[in-house]
Amino acid sequence: MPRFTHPRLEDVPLDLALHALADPNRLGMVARLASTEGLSCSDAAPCEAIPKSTLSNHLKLLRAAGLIETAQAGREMINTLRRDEFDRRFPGLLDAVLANTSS
Amino acid sequence: MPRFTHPRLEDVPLDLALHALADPNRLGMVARLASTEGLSCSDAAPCEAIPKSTLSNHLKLLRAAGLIETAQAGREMINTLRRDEFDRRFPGLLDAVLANTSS
DNA sequence: TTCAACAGTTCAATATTCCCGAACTATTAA
DNA sequence: TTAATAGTTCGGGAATATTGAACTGTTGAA
Repeated sequence: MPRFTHPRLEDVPLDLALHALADPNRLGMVARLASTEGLSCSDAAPCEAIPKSTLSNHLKLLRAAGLIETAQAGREMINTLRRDEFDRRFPGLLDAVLANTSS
Repeated sequence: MPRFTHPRLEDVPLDLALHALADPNRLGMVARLASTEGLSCSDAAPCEAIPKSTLSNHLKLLRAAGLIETAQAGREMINTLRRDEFDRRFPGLLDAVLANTSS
């Protein structure tokens, strides 16, 4: 069973966080997660077409950037945004990014 | 002589802008440019060690992301931040990023 | 005028990173 | 048990990034 490692936010450098957000698919996932309580990997996917290994890698990257945490629930993995922690680490950043996702 | 193309900001997608910022060297350059009127390429460099071809590529990428504009002045190229235009395109984004550069 | 030095770009080869199919692990339901 | 489901990991090809070398254009000096 996969046991995930979630970084402490103070160990996440800004450029890693920006890199995680600098991809349309990941950005779409973050936007989705921002408006829900928690989503399985496949439900977090931005579209049907994306292969699941790619999806898994995107989520791993979001985890490494401190943006999401993943918990196992049965055979699903539930992903949630680490909103408060991320906001404390990078004040205003996620708000600014999300506010610009629809343009 | 190099004649640069500067994109219209409305043609710059968010992920390209984030990608441009998601690199320590480029981020450092943007931060520098944010606190000056205009800098030659070599003066904009974040450190001595970076090769000039690499530097040139970083600046090209920043140009493509609508973050800077470059004008020839003698044998130098003067780079300036397209602050107002960028802010109009992505409100609050650059502020949020710059506010987090020193952590 | 040349000529040399300078600021930066472009090119091409190497190095790095990313993507995704295939194989695998773990969990649940039958 | 077995089959189906949900997702991870691995490995190789595709795409990007880095950088030395050669080049373009500009300036100042002889």
